[in-house]
Amino acid sequence: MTEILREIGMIARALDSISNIEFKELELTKGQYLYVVRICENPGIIQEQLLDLIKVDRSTATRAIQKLEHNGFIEKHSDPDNKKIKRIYPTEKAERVYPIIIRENDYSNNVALDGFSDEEAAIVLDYLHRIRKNIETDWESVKKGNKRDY
Amino acid sequence: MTEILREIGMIARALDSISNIEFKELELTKGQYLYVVRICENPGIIQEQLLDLIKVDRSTATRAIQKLEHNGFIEKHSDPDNKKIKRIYPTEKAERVYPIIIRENDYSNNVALDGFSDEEAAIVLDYLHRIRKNIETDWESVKKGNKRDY
DNA sequence: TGATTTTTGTTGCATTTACAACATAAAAAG
DNA sequence: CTTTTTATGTTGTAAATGCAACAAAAATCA
Repeated sequence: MTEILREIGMIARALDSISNIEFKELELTKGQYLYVVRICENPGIIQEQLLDLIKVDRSTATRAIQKLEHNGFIEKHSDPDNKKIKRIYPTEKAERVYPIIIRENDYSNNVALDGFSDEEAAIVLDYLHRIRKNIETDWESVKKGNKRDY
Repeated sequence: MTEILREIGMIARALDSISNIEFKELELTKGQYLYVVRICENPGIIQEQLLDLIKVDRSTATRAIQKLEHNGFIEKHSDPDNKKIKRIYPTEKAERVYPIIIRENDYSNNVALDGFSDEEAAIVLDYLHRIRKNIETDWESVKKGNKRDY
């Protein structure tokens, strides 16, 4: 009964594909919208926390952030108290595209939940949240090199 | 309220990341397990149907299938009645890895649904199926070049 | 304190991904 | 029956992705 994994994969790829196409006109290439929204909502966030919000490899995050900085969407500032970390802040350019991204995401959300009652929508959010919490433990472990037994 | 999109994205990326790491030892590189399972379950399927089961770009599917063929996991046969299509079949090698993939996916499924009652698990599957049906219409439309109004 | 482990971040390399543009066969329209 | 449209598949190019290996600062340990 691996059905839910397949459904989730199909939904995620379809939604991501749609967003990537629609955000081209914002000068955002593949996947970058993910970072922009999180940075706008968490100004001063560091890369390691950001990557955990998205579930992406550390090196992928490094390069996505480098590109966003190069294109003027974000700024990185060294923390005076901790030389190891770099805090990431949105620029005005990011703040301008943020509401557009949210509007698109909200629209997709409504399409996805078409035919759902408010109650059902609340339940599915709760369930997905629980699934995510369940799976992120394994993700962190496997990414660290641990093996799962099955 | 774009929460469900984010949860789905996180879950999908985490699960895919885990699977890709775990299937390296099967000589399957990134994403290939997706194709292998569908081809094993639908021998004779054509690329266009396959890509719709996965929600991936046509060119991506072409190259993934080329690689699977090159590595001996699948075979492509021209259809005698329709010169346009090529039917894809699993080889013995694919049949050998298939149960291993399923076992891993089942395990991840169980991890994901930890703490869910049977009833809740049934509900979440139903909801995800509905969400997928809702979103795939837009995906097909946007991929064809149509614009969404929002 | 000094040694060791963990956290955070970057780069080298190989690979996947996908938009565009194309090709050809089949189906539909006229 | 010819023309047009749709379905199916491939390649060129550019870009993202991620593992492995590394570096350095911070935190933990002994």
